Amino acid sequence: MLKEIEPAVTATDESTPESGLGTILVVEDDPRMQKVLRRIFAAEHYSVVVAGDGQTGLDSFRAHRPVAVVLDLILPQISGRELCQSMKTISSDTPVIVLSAIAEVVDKVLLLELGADDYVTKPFSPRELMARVQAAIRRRRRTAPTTIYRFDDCEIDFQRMTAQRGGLPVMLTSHEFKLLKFFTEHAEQVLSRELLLNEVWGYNAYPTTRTVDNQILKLRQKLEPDPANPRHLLTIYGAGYKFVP
Amino acid sequence: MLKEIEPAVTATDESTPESGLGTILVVEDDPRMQKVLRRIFAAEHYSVVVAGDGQTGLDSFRAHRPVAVVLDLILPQISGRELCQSMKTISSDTPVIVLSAIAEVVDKVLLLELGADDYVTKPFSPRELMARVQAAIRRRRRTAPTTIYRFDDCEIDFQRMTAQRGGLPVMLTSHEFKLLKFFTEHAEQVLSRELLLNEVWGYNAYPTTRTVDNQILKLRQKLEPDPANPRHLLTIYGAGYKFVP
DNA sequence: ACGAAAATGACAAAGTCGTGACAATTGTCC
DNA sequence: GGACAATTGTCACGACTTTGTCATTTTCGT
Repeated sequence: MLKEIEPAVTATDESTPESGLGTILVVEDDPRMQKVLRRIFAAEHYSVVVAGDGQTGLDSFRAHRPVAVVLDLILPQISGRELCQSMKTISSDTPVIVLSAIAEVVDKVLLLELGADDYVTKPFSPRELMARVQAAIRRRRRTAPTTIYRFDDCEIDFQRMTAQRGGLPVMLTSHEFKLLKFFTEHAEQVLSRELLLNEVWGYNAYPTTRTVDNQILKLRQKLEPDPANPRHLLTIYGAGYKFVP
Repeated sequence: MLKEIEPAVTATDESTPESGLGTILVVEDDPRMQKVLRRIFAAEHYSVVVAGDGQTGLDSFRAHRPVAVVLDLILPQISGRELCQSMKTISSDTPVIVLSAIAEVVDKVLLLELGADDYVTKPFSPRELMARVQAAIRRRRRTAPTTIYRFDDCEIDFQRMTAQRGGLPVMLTSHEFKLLKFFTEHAEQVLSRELLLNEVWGYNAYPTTRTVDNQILKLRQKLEPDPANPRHLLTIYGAGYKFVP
């Protein structure tokens, strides 16, 4: 296992604009190849972080939490194999696509042992590499599906901004989603109105305290079996609210 | 980028019978080599179109939509590199196999920059070349099996930039295709206007603009059964848009 | 230079959220 | 237990924000 140096991150970040599609980590020592790879992914609107060696690669992996890793096995210092295993230990469901020269014998079993998800032999068409990477990302999304939050007979998908209660769709506004998300992330904790206003509404806004109550009301009406006697969005008299799944 | 002369096509077509397996475009200046290559592919029942220089090659590429291109990098007038890139711009997933003399240093990175899919060094065995070409074609089929995207009664072919709704052709502009493609690639996800402007338009900042809405409007008018009550291109109030197939 | 496509701006329409009033509930003190 | 104050629940209205849509201008490819 590699040394555990905390994110000092000296990776060649080079300001690929944050895109929302996520970051792809490229670990590759050849500068020209770096450039090629960066262009390929940047063209499809991914953010790209490039690391030239294994240690930086691992640091970048920690720091950026990429949606996928493209890894050249031939690396100086730390072997790509070691790096691959380390990354899989940290986050096993981040797909790793291995690059290998056509000359090298592609040992599929070895790749599997490393935990690699796919491989592409050089030379490859950018199109093919992109397709492989996207396929891997999609596959992972299917395997470890979105963050669906469940409680009682409710299902909330914060990513898709959809909600169901008893199988029937429930419409929630974006503010309601935000508030509910904050509650789910801080379940069982008593949250004051002031805190909620700061965290969910944003610090600059300072509406009347009735605002929070109103949103709570809406959420109860939409999600509680009996809105008058809430079982999940509880009032803590004199303190605030508490969410219990 | 090369001049965009429309299919005047002066390529040495020489009546290779149409075969059903598709056409292979050979770009090669040496007449003797032309003959050899033609024979190789004709023997395997491909149609063959030969071009002697870059410009004719590009014209032929447009006109014949080959299933693969065999390209000698050493070309008069237009460099093979330029040609390769141009073809990739037009149809990025048509495989290109590069021929190079054994004397030349095979620069894999360069090939990648060009977007080439594979290379074969001269002298080569016909068998090997054929294998490489067929492998590339197969790979493309696997990678991009069918680019036709279906939802509801719509069929979108992003490769050919054509669309149908209920069997009837629908005309979409290039921006509309781009936007729709982005939506299909990120179905079910809520995409903010800002993100869309960044990813589809390539803007950096977002001024107050109705641009996105306008394109959404157009797409709805062209693809939704009832544009006023969209079923696929949904508005998420306060957040953006979401595409559900 | 022409025509199609895209961006812009104005306005209307729709939806959301905050506000305040008032009722209901809870807690506290007697 | 009862009275009072403090806190919270609930509702409706209006202001504000966001979005739909159209007309117009600008851009861009040919």
